[in-house]
Amino acid sequence: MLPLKMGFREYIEALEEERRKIQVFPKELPLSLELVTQAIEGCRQQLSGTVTEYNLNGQSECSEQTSTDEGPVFEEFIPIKKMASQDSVEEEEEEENEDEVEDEQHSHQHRKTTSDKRKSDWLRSVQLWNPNPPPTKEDVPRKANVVEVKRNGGAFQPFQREEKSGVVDGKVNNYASAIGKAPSSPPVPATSSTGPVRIDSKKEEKGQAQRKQRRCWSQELHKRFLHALQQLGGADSATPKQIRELMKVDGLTNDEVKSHLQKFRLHTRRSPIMHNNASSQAAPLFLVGNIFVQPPEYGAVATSSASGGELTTVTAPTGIYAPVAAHPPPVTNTPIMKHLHSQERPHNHHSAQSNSPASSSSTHTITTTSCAP
DNA sequence: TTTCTAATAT
DNA sequence: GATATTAGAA
Repeated sequence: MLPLKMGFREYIEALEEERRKIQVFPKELPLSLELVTQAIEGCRQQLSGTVTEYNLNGQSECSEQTSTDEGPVFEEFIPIKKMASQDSVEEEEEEENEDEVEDEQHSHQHRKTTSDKRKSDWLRSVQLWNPNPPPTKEDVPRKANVVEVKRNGGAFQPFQREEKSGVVDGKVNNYASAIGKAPSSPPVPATSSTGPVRIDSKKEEKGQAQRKQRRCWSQELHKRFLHALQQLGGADSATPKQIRELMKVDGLTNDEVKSHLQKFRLHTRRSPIMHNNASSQAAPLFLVGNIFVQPPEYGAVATSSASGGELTTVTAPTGIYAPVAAHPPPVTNTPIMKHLHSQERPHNHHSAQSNSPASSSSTHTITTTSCAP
């Protein structure tokens, strides 16, 4: 195991070389770094113990290498921003590069590319950035892992992640984490020396804090919303605050609810459901995915039990506010979704708006948007 | 370029 | 709390 004394120096150098490599990924290989460092130390001690003239390797010697037990220290100034970009151990170069980049950005400021560039830069810095909104379909499940790194700015606050709110009703553990944890934490003072900071400072300079990250109204979340809504007697009578309270979603803010409510009302207004006397002839059809479906329990939307009962909202996987179709087109799998989405116009049937959701279980059947179309 | 949606301002 | 505006994304 031990190298011959002859080879100690080479060995140490090799180790240092190794360490340099590892340093590039301090985050991924924290232990390796430490191990190698320790190994180097050990070798040096041995070497110095026997052969006293090993100074020559001076170069690396003390440079970045603190003294003995620096394992932890190292982590302190691990330049995260570097991490993914390039290898060089020299920080100066790094800095220069950055400056250059930024200059360039300045000069081309108005270009869209700027933001892109920055973003990509940022992405690179933070490595595992997940623009959480596009969770494909099963909205939340894995969001937990990433927990709005971005919004924290500092990027590192991974400690409290999920865990806590995990289960609100026993059924919704996923969104809870998505929603719950880092939801409305302030835009971060940019104190930390981690990657994002640089960008932040550039981006908004001293302006107002960066825009809050969009909350993704996952299906679950929207279900809760609807649930609360129905408990409160409908969108028109419910207030954001009440809704929020009923939703019991950790970290959900009034503003978010308010905004969502606004959108909701807008939609319901725009695509009023005709629940006239006449319409009783046929139950409305819900748009699910690409097809219209007739829910077994028509009008059940508002009937669910108040207490964490099952929500009978019909949701479309594709995530769209699916207005109840008065006259469903020939059921085909044509891309109606998109259209409905944007210009759903169920023939201006005088908005029978007086919907008293509470009683009539107004069929505002709305489906959740899964953030990522 | 337009549209949607969430955030923010009023 | 309601509504209007803004901003980011698709």
